Amino acid sequence: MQSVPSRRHVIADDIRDRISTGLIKAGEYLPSETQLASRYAVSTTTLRSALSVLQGEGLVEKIHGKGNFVRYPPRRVAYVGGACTLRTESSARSALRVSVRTTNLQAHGQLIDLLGVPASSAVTEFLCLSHEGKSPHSLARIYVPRDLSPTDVPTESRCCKSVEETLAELRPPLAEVRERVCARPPTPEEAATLRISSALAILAITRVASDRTGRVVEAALLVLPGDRADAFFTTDHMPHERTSGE
Amino acid sequence: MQSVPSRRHVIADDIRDRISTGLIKAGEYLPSETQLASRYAVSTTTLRSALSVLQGEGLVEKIHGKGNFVRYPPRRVAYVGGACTLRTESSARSALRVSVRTTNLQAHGQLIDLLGVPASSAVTEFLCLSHEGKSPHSLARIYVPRDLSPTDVPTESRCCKSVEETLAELRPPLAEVRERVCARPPTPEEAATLRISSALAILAITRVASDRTGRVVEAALLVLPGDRADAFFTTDHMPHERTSGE
DNA sequence: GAGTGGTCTAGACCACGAG
DNA sequence: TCGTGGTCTAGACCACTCA
Repeated sequence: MQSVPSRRHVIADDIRDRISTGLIKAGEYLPSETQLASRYAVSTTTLRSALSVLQGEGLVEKIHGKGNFVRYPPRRVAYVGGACTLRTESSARSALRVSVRTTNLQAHGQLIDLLGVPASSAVTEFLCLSHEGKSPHSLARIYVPRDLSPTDVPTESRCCKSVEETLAELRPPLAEVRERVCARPPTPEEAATLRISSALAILAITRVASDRTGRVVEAALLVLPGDRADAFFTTDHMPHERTSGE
Repeated sequence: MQSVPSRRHVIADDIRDRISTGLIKAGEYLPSETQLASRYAVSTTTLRSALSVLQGEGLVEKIHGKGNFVRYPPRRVAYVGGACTLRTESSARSALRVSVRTTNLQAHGQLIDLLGVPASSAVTEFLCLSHEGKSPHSLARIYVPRDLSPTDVPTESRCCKSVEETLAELRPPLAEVRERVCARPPTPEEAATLRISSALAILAITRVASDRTGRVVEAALLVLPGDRADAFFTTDHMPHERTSGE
């Protein structure tokens, strides 16, 4: 496609090969950018631009002041539409660890529309940050009207489920879950929190769940780094023949 | 969040303001990068880095040899899960124009799994490229087993629907549509085709539709630029009370 | 303080688009 | 051919991490 392949892509390809062939192992730091630049005989600018390609692919994580870290093979997480839980693809490996910060606040801006509540009404925010090993993995902000919010949410747990399960147990049965999915670059705050480059795409899911009366019982803003998450949705066009399970 | 805001963000913010306040109008070219660099008293490198922020937001489209073009306000397109059609949010404005290239090929790689057909079996590919005005908008590759593929697909049409409708009329009624959604940077080919930077996130949707017998009648690989498309999914948890409409 | 990445400069040279 | 953006250089200086 490119008649004159740019040096940064040549270098990126080379480093990618070294990683995929195991010459550089996951969890290790690459040589410093200065060293790599001289090894490839390019300027630091060009070398950094090569690394940014790998960063955009999620292969490498930069940590300011420490180095360029080869990430563990992205364990993709499956977000299942409608189910309101994350599910790790290979639960055999180290589970995600989730920390939760609970905040009481008043509905404002976008929240008013999402939850369908009056402005300034009481809302509880659950800020969930999940980690995979030492690397931040994903971010969720879950909003629940105060009168529906549980009081004893654990602030830390080993697996995403337990937090969301706690929420699930305490809310009325859901009737409908609507999800809006978009791909965008992370905001600077999100990039800093998740320690990803602003070049890496994220999957932003806005989820609104309502009960049988049509009342919105939960709104969630999920931020899943694109290299580590897929979302799956199934639409059934045989409503009268569907089996009971799901 | 940043104690020392970087110049590129300051510049990006300023240009963004000029665009959003109408000081620079959609469809116009920005001054050349050299001019902008001297106006902001920064190096061309820094200025380009500022523009790349706006490019990542989809506000600006770079065209090599011509300039930096202020894109029309992204008209977001809604992809509705399960429906197998794109729907423009404001059909009042100029409709999307879709060109289709039909190719006969043999199933290979990923296609074999998606379609559930033997290797090298006959498959028809519909390569759909939609345009919004002069800018490429989105890309779809639709694969149909040869024996189900229609023969008279128009190669160009005014609206996405007509192509997909043609396909829809000729295939058996769908029973289930499964969709996998992920966010990733575009491949170099996709970036070139859609004339977007490789920094702009895309929404990649893999759709597999099967009929009542479980046979896969269509697989589609959709590439929707993140700044111009959202995907919506609705999950109904009241299977026995659902109304017939949708 | 030593070493790392982050930002930025002031250019050079190449590739593309249009006349 | 001219003006545009694309790539790259060889540094400088700042911010962060860790000992």
